[in-house]
Amino acid sequence: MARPAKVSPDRILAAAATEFAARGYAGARVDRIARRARVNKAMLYYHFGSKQQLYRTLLRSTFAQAAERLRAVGGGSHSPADMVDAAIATIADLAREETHFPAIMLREVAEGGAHLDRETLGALAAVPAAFAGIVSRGVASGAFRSVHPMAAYFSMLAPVVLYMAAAPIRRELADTGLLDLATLRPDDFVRHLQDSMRRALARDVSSAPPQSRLKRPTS
Amino acid sequence: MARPAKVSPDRILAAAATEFAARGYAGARVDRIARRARVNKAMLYYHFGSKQQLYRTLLRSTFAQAAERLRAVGGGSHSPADMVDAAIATIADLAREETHFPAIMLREVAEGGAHLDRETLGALAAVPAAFAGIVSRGVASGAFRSVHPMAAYFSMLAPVVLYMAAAPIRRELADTGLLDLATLRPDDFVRHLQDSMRRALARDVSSAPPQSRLKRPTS
DNA sequence: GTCTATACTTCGATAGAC
DNA sequence: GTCTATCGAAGTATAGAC
Repeated sequence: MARPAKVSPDRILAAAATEFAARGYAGARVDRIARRARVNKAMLYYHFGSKQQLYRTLLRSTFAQAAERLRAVGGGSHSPADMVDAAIATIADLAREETHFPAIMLREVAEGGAHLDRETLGALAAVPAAFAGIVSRGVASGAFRSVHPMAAYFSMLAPVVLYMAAAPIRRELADTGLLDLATLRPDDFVRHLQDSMRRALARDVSSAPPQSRLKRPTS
Repeated sequence: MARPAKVSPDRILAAAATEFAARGYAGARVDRIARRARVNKAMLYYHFGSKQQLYRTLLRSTFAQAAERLRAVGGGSHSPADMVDAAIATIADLAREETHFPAIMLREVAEGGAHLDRETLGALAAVPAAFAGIVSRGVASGAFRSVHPMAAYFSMLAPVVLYMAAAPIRRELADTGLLDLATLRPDDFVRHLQDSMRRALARDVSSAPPQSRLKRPTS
């Protein structure tokens, strides 16, 4: 949820995104969400019924958004390698716009989907499915070496999501002087990952085009 | 914490590892930890003082173990590429032995280190530091292309940890028929990642030795 | 749709006997 | 070191007026 929002349900969802991302399902407080959304707590229950339903609604929309963006990338007419570049940039962009996305994804994996119903699990499953489609076609067309699409999915998504989610702890570590990560800027990291994935997936070396301008980091 | 344990504090730590990994700091219940450790709750407080101190103790030992294993890998006399192979296998092995490690790592990143004191943060920082050392030397010696060591760290650790932590949700997705990930076995994934990292880091293609037998997945 | 007040429950932590 | 009993805080949720 980007920033403001006019209507109550939207403001509540935005506040919930911040709270659940920062504290997790169990650590999140309904009172804090209500206060941040500037609505009465009873209003929150009026619209969403329970903390759990609010959480599921948020996650469905978050996962659906990620899956939709990846499907859009896969629907284009670019080369498989360019699509993977674009997929990485897309996930990074999503993480920048919806800052709750990385932490929520990590938490839900760690949680084992404990709070999710079947429908929300389905929304989550659509994310790897969308990316796997891109890789499968690349393998089938001979553009990529023979890799398991799900292995490629984890190799791509995990670094982006973990790196983006680690922003707070990076600051913490920098402030206390324990480790300096300031020299690795987000855009540099995205480019590194794009280069690495290109090399990792290329069928053979000479066939790996140096790079495309298709979709590089934005901000 | 591997399996049983004779003494109370060890049993408590083992139980805490399971509980905190599965439910997170806020979701963990002191009563459940005590019951699982087969000790009285008062005993737990006698040994660890508070839920927070117990958590920090667990995390310090977990992170210290990971860092120590990576330092051991970096201390050998193998080629940088073989060391990276070994580092990946080492983290995967650690995740198999200490099954709480992946989830706890993901959760703490998402949490932004909220419950950690300076000492525990230092233990966490030692993990990337150990791996970065390996990569730095590889870059300096010309074995690797010029990459930011921290970028390589995230590209290596994140897939292993996220894949391993995702085991419960993979089962969930398979059971409900939403997504079949059964065809990607852990060992296959580790090998994929080793191959990918080798290709991603190699200075140029011809210089990338096909593979070493140094340390492949164990189990 | 909106708010106040509150019922009900759970949980971290401790007192105090042995 | 170990146990029972319990306190007090915090949290989800709802009743009921407007």
